[in-house]
Amino acid sequence: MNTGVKVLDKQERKKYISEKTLELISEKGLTNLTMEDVAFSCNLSKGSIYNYFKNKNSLIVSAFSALLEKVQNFFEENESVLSQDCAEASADFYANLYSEILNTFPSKELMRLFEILMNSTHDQSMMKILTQTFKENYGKILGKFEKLFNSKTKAFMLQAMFDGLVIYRAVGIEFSNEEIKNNFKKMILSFTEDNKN
Amino acid sequence: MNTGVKVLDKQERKKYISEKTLELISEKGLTNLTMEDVAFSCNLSKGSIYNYFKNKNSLIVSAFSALLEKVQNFFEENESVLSQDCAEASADFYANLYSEILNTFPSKELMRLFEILMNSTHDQSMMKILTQTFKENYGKILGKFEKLFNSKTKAFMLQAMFDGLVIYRAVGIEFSNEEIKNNFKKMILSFTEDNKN
Amino acid sequence: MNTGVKVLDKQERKKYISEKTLELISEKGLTNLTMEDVAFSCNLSKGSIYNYFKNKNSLIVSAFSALLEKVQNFFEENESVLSQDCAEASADFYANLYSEILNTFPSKELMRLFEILMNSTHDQSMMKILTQTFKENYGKILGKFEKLFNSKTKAFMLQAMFDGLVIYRAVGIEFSNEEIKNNFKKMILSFTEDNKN
Amino acid sequence: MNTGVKVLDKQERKKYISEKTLELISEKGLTNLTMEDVAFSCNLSKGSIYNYFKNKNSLIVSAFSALLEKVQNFFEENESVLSQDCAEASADFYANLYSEILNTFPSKELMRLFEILMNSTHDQSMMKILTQTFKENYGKILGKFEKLFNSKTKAFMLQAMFDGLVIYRAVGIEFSNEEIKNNFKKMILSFTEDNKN
DNA sequence: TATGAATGAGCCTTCATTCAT
DNA sequence: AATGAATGAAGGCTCATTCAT
Repeated sequence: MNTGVKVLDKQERKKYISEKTLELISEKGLTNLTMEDVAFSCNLSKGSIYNYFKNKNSLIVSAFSALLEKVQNFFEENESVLSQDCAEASADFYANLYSEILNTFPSKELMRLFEILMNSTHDQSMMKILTQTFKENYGKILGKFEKLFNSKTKAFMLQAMFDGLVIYRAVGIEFSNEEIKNNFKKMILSFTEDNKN
Repeated sequence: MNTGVKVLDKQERKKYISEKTLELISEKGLTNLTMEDVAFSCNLSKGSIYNYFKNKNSLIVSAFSALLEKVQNFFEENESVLSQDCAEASADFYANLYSEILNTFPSKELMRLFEILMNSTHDQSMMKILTQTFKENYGKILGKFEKLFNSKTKAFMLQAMFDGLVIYRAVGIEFSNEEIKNNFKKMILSFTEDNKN
Repeated sequence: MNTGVKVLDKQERKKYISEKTLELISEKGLTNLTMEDVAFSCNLSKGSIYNYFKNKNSLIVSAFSALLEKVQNFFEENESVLSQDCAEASADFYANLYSEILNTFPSKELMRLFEILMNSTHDQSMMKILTQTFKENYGKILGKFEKLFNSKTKAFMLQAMFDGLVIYRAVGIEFSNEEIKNNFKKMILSFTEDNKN
Repeated sequence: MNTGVKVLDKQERKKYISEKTLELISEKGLTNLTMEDVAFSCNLSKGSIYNYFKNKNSLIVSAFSALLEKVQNFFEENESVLSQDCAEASADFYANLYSEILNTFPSKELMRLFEILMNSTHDQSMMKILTQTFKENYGKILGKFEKLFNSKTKAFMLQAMFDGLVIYRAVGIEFSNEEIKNNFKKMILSFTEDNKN
């Protein structure tokens, strides 16, 4: 029995299904997502999905985690350069980063994250596990800003602005990236100023 | 036949049903809302709802509009005092206003607005009408900021931050209102600085 | 609104569905009974059944009650003659009655009663309501014997024998009615003897 | 190749699986029994069960046989003392035996026997083989009473009473063992009286 | 023989919508 | 306008059984 290998396989397939599910959610939304869709897009039968996930909810949770991981990676990859010590340079750097992400990361995908979160508001157990996962991952993303601003609240506010813009864009509101970038910088600077004192 | 009166009646009842629907959506979310729920909470039969709304979607659109109107009124009422001319005073005023609203307006309710929006992402025709309504109403709210900042983008960004925070709070993230208010002010000031030049 | 009439209608239809269900259970058994079967045999759509019964279980409970009522009526009708005061005559009377019932009442139908009971053994909530109903109805049937024998236990034992025979017969075991009747009488007499003392 | 041994092994494992299945049926009932349950409780994979049994039904038949055998052994063990020749002593002996069995043999287990039987009522082929097995085994048990009473019917009736009581008890009806025993004796005596003539 | 992933038919249940009254 | 019974499509989930390894 080579269970070591088999377990890995199973894990990989769960991941595969989760990612396919994510795509489907982006396409059709949570409510319209059916297990049949998932099965079909994975070239599996409906019953097979249930060999990997207990039910639809746990599949969604898994897809949600995969999405958050993706978002986090996206932030980290682009950020890996280095943290700056000069406030001006930092502001410049992050303003560029965020406007870049806002520009390139599929808005709809990030928006899904909130769609999933919101839809779960009415299901205690789902909500609990999703917000848990959400906080953990966003915590990591916010870490950098927390250090930069020396304030958790400010970090939240900046990220909230970013997320808000993501949603606006996802629902079809348009704005100039250049302006966004400049204002990001302005804001970051104003938030870092306190640190000097 | 006093049809004039009757037409009015019908409008009023549509309004009534929309508001009841809104309450229900706040309670149970969009997905769990059934026409039976609506009928019951309006003391009507299921079939009767269809005398007022063509189908579930148009009921939701109507509820969505009612919600937006409510939000707008809420902003306007609190704002009606007067617009300030001194930048410092304006920043103070709006920081107070927003943190007040963030604090008192039921987060979940405002969050619903986005839940509805997001859920509709996958339904072209719904999306079209909802974003239309959304833009119109938010346009009015943003008007003040646009004037203050002399920039549409800045106005959007401030509002986006506000909405992002609403969502964060709705999913259970907590932060101090005092800090939020101070940072709001800081940000508004940094955004208005340009105007001086 | 003539609700009085309508409510009656609804009650009658529930009854009708319950009875159709009973027939189906007799034909196909509990496990093989599908809501589709029920709907079809009632000339209704599947969804309509759910306008009358919350779920399959409550339909089964209703059918069970209907069956018990039927059994009870069967006993009572045949018994209505009068209760005898002479022991010999009583024994004669009841022996005749029981062998008659055993002979004419569809064994399979009575057996269903136990099939339903047994299948519910693993579902606490079902079990509770079914045994409750069962005890109430059998209590009425047993009442006569309790009086005759002046003993609850004896009444149970006689009825248990009857039910056991019903099951035996339902699973294909055959025996002579004449002998059964004679032995019934013998047994009843032996059970009543004590009372003389 | 020592196939002789292997065949024995296979037989033994079938027996083992049947017994485990029996336990599971007692726990969860027939309807809720899944092949997965069986496999798990045998420390086997689902597929492996099918190396021993053609399908679920034949597994159930096997478990049913195992149960009947168990019942029979139970009766025989307790009975092995010897058969009495004095009617009074016989009655005493059997009354004790039956009330003892009724008391100690897990009611639910015996009840399962009838549950299995009844559930099979709707499956011709199952029914045929199960009733066959049932008759054979009960035939052996009834043998003693047949001799004692000199009547097959009386034997059936006594056993039917016993089985009925088993079911009553399994569904939660309670009665005093002492009374049961006394009445058993009374009944046996009344049934043996004829033989004197 | 053992495994366990894959299958697919089947069932219960929900719910928006219609329509006769 | 109001009613509410009827509809039927759709979806989540289960499970006996098969089969490649």
